[in-house]
Amino acid sequence: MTNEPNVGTEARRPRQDRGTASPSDSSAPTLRDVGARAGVSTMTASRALRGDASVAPDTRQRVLAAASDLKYRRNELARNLRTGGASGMVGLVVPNLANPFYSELALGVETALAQRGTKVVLSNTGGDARREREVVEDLVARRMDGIIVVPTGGDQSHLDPARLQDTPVVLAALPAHEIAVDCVLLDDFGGASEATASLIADGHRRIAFLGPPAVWTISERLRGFRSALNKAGIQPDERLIRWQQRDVASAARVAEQVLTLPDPPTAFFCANSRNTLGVCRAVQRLGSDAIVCGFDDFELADMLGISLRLVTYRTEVMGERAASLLMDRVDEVRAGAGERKPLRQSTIPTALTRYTPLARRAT
Amino acid sequence: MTNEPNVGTEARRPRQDRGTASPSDSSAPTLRDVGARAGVSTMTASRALRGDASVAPDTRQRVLAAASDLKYRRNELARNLRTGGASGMVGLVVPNLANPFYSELALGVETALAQRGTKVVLSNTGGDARREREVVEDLVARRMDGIIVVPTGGDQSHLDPARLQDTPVVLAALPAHEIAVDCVLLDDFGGASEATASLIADGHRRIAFLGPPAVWTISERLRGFRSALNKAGIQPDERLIRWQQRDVASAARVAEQVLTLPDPPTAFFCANSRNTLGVCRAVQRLGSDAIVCGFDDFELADMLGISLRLVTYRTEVMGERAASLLMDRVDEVRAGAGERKPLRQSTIPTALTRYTPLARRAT
DNA sequence: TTGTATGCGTTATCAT
DNA sequence: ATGATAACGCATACAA
Repeated sequence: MTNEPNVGTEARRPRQDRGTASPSDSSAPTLRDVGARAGVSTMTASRALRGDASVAPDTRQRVLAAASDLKYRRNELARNLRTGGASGMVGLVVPNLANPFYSELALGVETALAQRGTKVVLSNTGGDARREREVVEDLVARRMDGIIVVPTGGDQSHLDPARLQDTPVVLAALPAHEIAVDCVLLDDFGGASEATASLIADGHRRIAFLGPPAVWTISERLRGFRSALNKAGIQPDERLIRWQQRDVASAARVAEQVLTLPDPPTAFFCANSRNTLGVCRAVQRLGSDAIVCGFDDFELADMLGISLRLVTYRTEVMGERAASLLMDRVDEVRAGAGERKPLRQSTIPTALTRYTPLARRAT
Repeated sequence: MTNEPNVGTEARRPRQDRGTASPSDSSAPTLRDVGARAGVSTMTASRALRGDASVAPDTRQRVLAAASDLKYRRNELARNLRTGGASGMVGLVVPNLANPFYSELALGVETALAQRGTKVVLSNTGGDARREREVVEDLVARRMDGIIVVPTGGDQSHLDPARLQDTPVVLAALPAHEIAVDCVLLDDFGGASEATASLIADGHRRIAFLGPPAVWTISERLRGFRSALNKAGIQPDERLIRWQQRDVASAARVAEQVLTLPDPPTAFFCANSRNTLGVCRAVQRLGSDAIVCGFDDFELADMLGISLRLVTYRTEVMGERAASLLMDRVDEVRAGAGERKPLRQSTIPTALTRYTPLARRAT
């Protein structure tokens, strides 16, 4: 060996020989190692492992054996780099995974994407808008094929694909605000209006509305509530419309106030489950026979000892749909610079579910 | 330009010039594009964006401006390939994200890892052991820095790091079986025994045990139950020990059977929340005054209208701990081929929480 | 059928 | 302070 500048492929190879490397070697074996052990070139090893037809059967066998011996696994990250292709990963950004809404959404996304062999990279923002921005930046830097976001905060400009290297983005649960992205929404308006209509159909005329401070989804529910009343020619009593309750305790307090008015409501429509629970508590405490109706299902709804009708929906379906919309865009991008299909907005239907308490002290 | 074989760097460059590329160009800008636009080499661009000190201030400014103009983001995947470094991603494999136990665990993992800038790649197995194997293989191929698994099924051989290119693995909720991995467990034995002891302290002597078919965690709880009885010199009545109930309905049925025995128990210890709920239902239906105690917290435990004492714990802490154990191993591997620390097994403590129903029909 | 040369986007290294 | 070159692990294009 002379000191000439690098000439020839094997000569300049700085990597240690792995064909006979000790098993405790810490770095993973590469195609080159497999090829060396099988006595073929890196390319032949690559082809054999990919199942390329132009590899002699016995060669393939030797390569497969070598790969198996070395416990070789293709480095998909390197592969994706070379094929200029998709990373096979999608980012999912949610405010709080401990909330069943988001975890069920995540499950739906995972289920739909797993069928395509695409992985989900999870990010929890804790409802912090700044963190959401950072996280999305990071996901783009990691070359996600697309990103699904349940947005926090009003400004969505950081979610605009135009600013994100054209990474497709899909919004879930909230509509897009001044950015060109697809989104999946719940039928907040329809669900609320249907539920309210069912109360009206049962003869209720004085119906209270309790909810948390109005973000978009809540105001849609209030709009649905008003719409149903309006359609029935009922003038809502504004004193019965209360939307400052963030937790069960304050909802219960407000419900008790409302129930002790001179002319109390005969039914409640609650815009989220915390308000529903608060109202249930108040109704039980006061022994009221007001009917409780609310948005959002919750576990044990049949064990509260009180009749309940709830606007329910399948959150996983929302996740699946979001994944589907996203992958359509991903495929579109990968197909080339052709025309983009128009923006899509998908609405997940709701249903009205009635829960009846089980019999008590049956004798 | 002659037709000589490739000579020189710029001459062989097949890539289109991006310095003035149209903004609708679909592929992401690279360091070369940034360098070209700033009038410097790729390396200088790289150094400037990394914050390398050996870059002239005004050069840095030009590079930063160019990067900003092009909306450049470093390709972290390519970077990791070159630096031979960690992918900055960890796999998380759980049976069912819709189960709060797993989603809270996931939240804990995400929270702990986010602080290190490590991302979580999620996989849901649906409790399918075959899928678990596939998923883990895939995660290794995608070069996760480590993998956290809540294992399904008895055989864990596919989770052995020795078979996974030495990818560190941590088990959560279940102990390792014949594989060399760290794990995080819940104090099933301690929690159950403490809860049972509290019933005994209250004077209960006939205590029923209801649970689902015994996997490891459930048999630990049964063992804790028996241990507490034993310690108090109480001989358990085997007819009151029932562990075939997978759902609320069957648990309720069995609880009713037990309650209508000639000599019914005065208290129940339930090994999971479905059995707890079933027992609550039975107790309510029959108007029994038996005390209900159970393992696992659940929402609305304070709204069932029945006194409850539950073995509770913080699932996110388990996730955080799993992440911590895993990253210790990851750092260990990256530090070199030195000695490995001995295996660790971490136990998450439980607490006994009492829920009292709210007052009813207060006047 | 198999191998060689080259490049994906980045950085380590050595030159200048 | 900046640039040229090679390499990370893999795959495309072309040669043999």
